Amino acid sequence: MDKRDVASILNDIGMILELKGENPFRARAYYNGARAIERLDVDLTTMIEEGTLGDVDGIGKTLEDNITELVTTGSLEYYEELKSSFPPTLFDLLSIPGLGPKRVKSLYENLNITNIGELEYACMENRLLDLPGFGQKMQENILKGIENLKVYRDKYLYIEAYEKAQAIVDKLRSHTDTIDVDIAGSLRRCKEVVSDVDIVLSADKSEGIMDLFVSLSLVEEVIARGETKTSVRLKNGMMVDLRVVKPYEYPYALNHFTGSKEHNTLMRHIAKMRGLKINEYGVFNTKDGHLFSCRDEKDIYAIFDMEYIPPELRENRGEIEAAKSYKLPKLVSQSDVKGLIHIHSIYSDGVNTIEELAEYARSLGYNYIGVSDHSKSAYYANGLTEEDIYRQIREIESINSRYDDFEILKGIEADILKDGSIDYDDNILSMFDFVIASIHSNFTMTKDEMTMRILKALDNPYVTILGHPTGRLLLSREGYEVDIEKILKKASEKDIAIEINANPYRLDLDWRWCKIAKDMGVKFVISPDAHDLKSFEYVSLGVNIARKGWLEKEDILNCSEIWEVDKGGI
DNA sequence: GCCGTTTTCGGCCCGACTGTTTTCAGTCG
Repeated sequence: MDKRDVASILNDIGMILELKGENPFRARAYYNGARAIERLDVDLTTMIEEGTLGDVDGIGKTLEDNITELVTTGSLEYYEELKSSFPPTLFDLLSIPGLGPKRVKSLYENLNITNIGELEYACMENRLLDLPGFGQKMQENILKGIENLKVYRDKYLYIEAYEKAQAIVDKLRSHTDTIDVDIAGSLRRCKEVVSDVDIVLSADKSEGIMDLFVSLSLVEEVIARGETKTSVRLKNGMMVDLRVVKPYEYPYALNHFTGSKEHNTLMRHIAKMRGLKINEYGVFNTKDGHLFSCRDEKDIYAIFDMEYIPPELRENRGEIEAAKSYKLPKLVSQSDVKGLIHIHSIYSDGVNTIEELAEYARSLGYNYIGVSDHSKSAYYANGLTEEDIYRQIREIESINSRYDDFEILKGIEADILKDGSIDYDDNILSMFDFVIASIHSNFTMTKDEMTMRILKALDNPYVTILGHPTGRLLLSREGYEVDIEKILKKASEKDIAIEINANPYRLDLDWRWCKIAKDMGVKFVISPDAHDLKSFEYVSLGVNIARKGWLEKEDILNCSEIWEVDKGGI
């Protein structure tokens, strides 16, 4: 049991305590304990052995005992006891926006609602109207929330699907009969959200491979099993299709099952015009059935006098035209990224010190990081006061003086306030190397109001980057209504970069806008929005999105060897 | 449940928003 598991259980305990209506500060003590554990940089087992756990701020006698029990025995009796006081499905209600512990408790105790299905039914029967604290509007919102959950069900974030798929591919690759194996489908195209996983594998015989596939520990049930195709549902609910093809068929199958459907349709059309036929088994001459032999996908596109189209671009958004005239972009890659911008430190809601962040980035080979904590209005995230900023800048300068091959940039993620102004005055803003302006409050404005608000923020001469431009959270929250086109145009005029926020839940700006923005002359930063060291990895997800959006390294500011952005202001 | 004392009990993070109320509770970030 590692730190993350422990923290997650402490959080659960806090939540159940709230549900039970216990002293809210007791619940908070567990939340605080979880945070304290997450930010520990020493091994938990070591701390327990040395008896130093109780010295940690926020961990008292009770939490120390509980954590010790968790780590040494793998479970906690108190937690199991708490969990058993409610039906397990009751916790699902908390994922509906507007429902917190208090309301869920009331629904359970007054209407005996124990799961989302029962809640939906109760709403239909108007049974929430008479409940204290509920009303018509609340009931409508709950129904809307349930509707959204249904839409999002059976959809998975790229990162979750990718990790599962990669684990499966690794296992399949280890089978002696496997010759080639790859992820295909929307996951290979790096879509931000996927509904299932396709894996293509080449082998001369499939039986042993299928046996291995259905016996993987990730697999919950086998939906269908055949010689060439087997479908399973994983324990997280995700469907995975495995297709086994003959080695010579592999490139065609990989190409076909990578899609997209629209890309394939156009390719088939082009083939037909040339008297050819393309499908998962090959590229054939329609007349005599002759198979064009291909070693890889590059060969397939070459048959049609096209350059190789990377999977990310296969969305029928002009890539086939561009490939015909050999004008595809030279897509940015992970190794082009030279520095990480938008990183939170312990000063606001990050868990690492500036020194730890810098050392880790340096060890990964980056040339610079841009520290950008939250601004003063972001109370929930411990936003920085002016005094904090002076202190932080002094610390950064002191650490920087020790490096000649690395730089820590002084930045801020400043809130765009309701009226479009930026959270600090010009004097403060002028001290930073870069200013990310982001919206974290007042999401429910009209589209016009929100657009005006952001446009005004972009007029601030100190702003250098617009952070997560739509505020969306994939599979959980729509972005705020905003006229993106106007925003991009203004950003282009004012030389303000647009963030591609690489957090797996954000991936915002959406890739569908990237090419449009690029054509307007907009520059980008790919940022991890990191709150800990682990999330530095997210930058690769941002690179995926940039690639999907046709971007090249020249379009991305943090692909420069050194940070060359003009300071804002005059 | 934790912490720090005015040392054994009282305070603990804030503000906006929404929908419920008729002065505020619950949720969210």
